[in-house]
Amino acid sequence: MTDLFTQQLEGRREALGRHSWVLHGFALRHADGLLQAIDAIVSAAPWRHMTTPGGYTMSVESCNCGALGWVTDRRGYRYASEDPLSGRPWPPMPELFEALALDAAREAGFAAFIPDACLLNRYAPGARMSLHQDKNERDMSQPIVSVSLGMSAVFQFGGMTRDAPVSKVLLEHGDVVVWGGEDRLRFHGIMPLKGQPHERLGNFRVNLTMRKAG
DNA sequence: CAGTCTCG
DNA sequence: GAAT
Repeated sequence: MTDLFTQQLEGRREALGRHSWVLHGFALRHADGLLQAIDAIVSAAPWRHMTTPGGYTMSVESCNCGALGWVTDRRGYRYASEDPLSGRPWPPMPELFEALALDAAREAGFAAFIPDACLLNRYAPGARMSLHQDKNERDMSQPIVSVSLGMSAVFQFGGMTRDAPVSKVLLEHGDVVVWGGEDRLRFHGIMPLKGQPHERLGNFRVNLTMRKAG
């Protein structure tokens, strides 16, 4: 179950940095399969708003699949093997997710990426993700693979400090972003969601972020 | 801590 | 740049 995506790359690749790429349309051919898998995940681990250590409620709704899931509450950020809502393990990582992560990572120059965590974030209009770094993972040599589905959103990709200049790129249904290496800890975020509903997902954008966390 | 907020 |  490999090369499912690579062989069907139709879009264009756009460099965000030396080790960061936007693979436009990379997941488009399998978007319906991804959405079906998401429905199954959410039926077991429903969308929920998480809370930051500062006490704020995040505007996105989140859940996880895979051996580990990223969670936040008053105590801080961490990876957990069980869903705090149910006490049960997160739903397993669908094979389609793994195949996509592996193919996209390879396409971006990262061989043998096997994610053990996938954070799902759902954005309604107005929802956003402030500039942040992904730094709760053990092994920073492993890349991040981020998949966009549904409504378009403006992705911000900055530098190693919060005040570094930020480039913006429109992410559309089926786009995949991969970053790692010297770009692994770059600040990034999503501007408040706006625009037209998506024909398949309506007034939502869903993002999959696949990582090697453990 | 800080994946948020708000002010200038 | 403060905040919890």
